[in-house]
Amino acid sequence: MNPPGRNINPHISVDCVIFGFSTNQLKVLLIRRTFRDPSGKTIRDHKLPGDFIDLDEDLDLAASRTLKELTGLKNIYLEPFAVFGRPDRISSPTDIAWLRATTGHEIHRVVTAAYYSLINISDTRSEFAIKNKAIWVNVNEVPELAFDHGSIISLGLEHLQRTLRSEPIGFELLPDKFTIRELQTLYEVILGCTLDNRNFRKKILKSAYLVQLKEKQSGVAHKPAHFYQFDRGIYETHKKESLGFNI
Amino acid sequence: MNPPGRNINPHISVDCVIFGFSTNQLKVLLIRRTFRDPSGKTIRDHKLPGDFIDLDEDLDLAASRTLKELTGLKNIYLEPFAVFGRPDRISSPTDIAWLRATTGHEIHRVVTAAYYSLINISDTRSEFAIKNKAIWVNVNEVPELAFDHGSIISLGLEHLQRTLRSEPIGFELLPDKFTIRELQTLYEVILGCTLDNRNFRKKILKSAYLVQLKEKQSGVAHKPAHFYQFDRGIYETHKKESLGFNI
DNA sequence: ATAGTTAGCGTATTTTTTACGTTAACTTTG
DNA sequence: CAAAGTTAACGTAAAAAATACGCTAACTAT
Repeated sequence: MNPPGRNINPHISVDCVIFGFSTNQLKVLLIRRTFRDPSGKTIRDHKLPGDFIDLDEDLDLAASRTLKELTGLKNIYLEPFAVFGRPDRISSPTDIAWLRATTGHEIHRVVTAAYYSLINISDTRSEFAIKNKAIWVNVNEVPELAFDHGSIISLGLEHLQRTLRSEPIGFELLPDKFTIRELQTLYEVILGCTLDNRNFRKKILKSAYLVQLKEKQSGVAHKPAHFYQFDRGIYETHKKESLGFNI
Repeated sequence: MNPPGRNINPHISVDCVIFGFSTNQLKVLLIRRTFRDPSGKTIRDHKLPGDFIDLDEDLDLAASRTLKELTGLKNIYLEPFAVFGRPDRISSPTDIAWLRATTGHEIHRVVTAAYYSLINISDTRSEFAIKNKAIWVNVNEVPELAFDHGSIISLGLEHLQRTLRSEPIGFELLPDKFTIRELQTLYEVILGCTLDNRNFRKKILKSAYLVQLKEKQSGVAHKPAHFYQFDRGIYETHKKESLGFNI
């Protein structure tokens, strides 16, 4: 992660809470951390994908670089949502030893800019991540993490919930073509509630930017649903007028 | 601002967008910056109140310290809303020279956590600020500022507008006792719109946390209005049930 | 053919928002 | 000291949005 040639700024980092959605679950991408601590014991735990920024590197760029290095994906919905700067956020001997091992510096204080991003797991390119040291974990089953990464995920989830209620970002987690039912399930899982199917449909279809395709589901044991696509162009032209939507 | 005894972390700072409300205007607190640049020319401009954090100082604490040093006020509504980390945010020769003069360091890269806070200008304690190098400026008449402080204010204002629509924070800008009309004007000025007086009253009074006092205005050339107070206790107990309010 | 399942449209009811009329209570003016 | 001016404060009707359901359509599996 920190090849010798890199000039990192060891005071500032970015951490990415990368959400994905599959098998009706909201998942978050974690990186396996394996190393031998000074006492010779092998530590196996997890952390968020993140990195120190380079000297003279923009924060947003550092976040998308991290995302790209990990998933191979570009042009992904990515947004800063918080800063974490408690002086004790780096305090466990394990974390300090790991920083020493990976950076060569003795680091005790890092302020991190937290980003969240939404990606479509089924995107073939995202298999990148799995080849690496990354795993998808259900947000409700996140294990103990390094640093304060558990709190970062919690806050990221709250942010996602708030944003999902007021802006059309759910599509980012789904394949390019999706059914209304899939979209509804996504809302239900993320918001942790159930929604009336008929009212959800009415509300979401009022938005002109959801365009119905000719294509339908096939091979399902019931009436096949139409596929829909999110049209960002229509959204951009309409959003000035309305203040978005509310679920 | 940086006495010799202080141990600052020269990579990270906090900047505060401090809003106040008076004479029907939304104002922001700016600090006069006066110094002689290397060529001997005297620079006079303005910046946001802000400071480098101390080594081992929490970001939130650094922000409230800055606020207290400047206004003498404690327990003020204070919230982080963004991070600014573009590598070129410190690039003008003037800014670099000023940092050299005030910190003794050669500083080219600082990531800053931006906070916004709402204070009641008429609070006598806030006269502190004026005695110092601080001035209140109408948000619509902010001059050219140091660093990227102009952008920080713009984003802070957007954040304030969004928050004002969904959470009861307007009171923070008013005296302890205020009339409904004063509150409505505050909403109108900050949101940049006009509101129907009768509907505003209905909506805002549905919230149980606005309590009417016996006391009325006096000396006004019209029917005197009741004073109201914001009851945080009632708000805290009610907010779990409702999702706040919307203007 | 029939049963099971989800898609997708519609309608009635309740709640919220919007628009605007009217009286009340004070000061200032002639 | 009455009349005019001003803003407070309550109310009501109409429009719009949210909610709660009923029902038919279109497919597969048995």
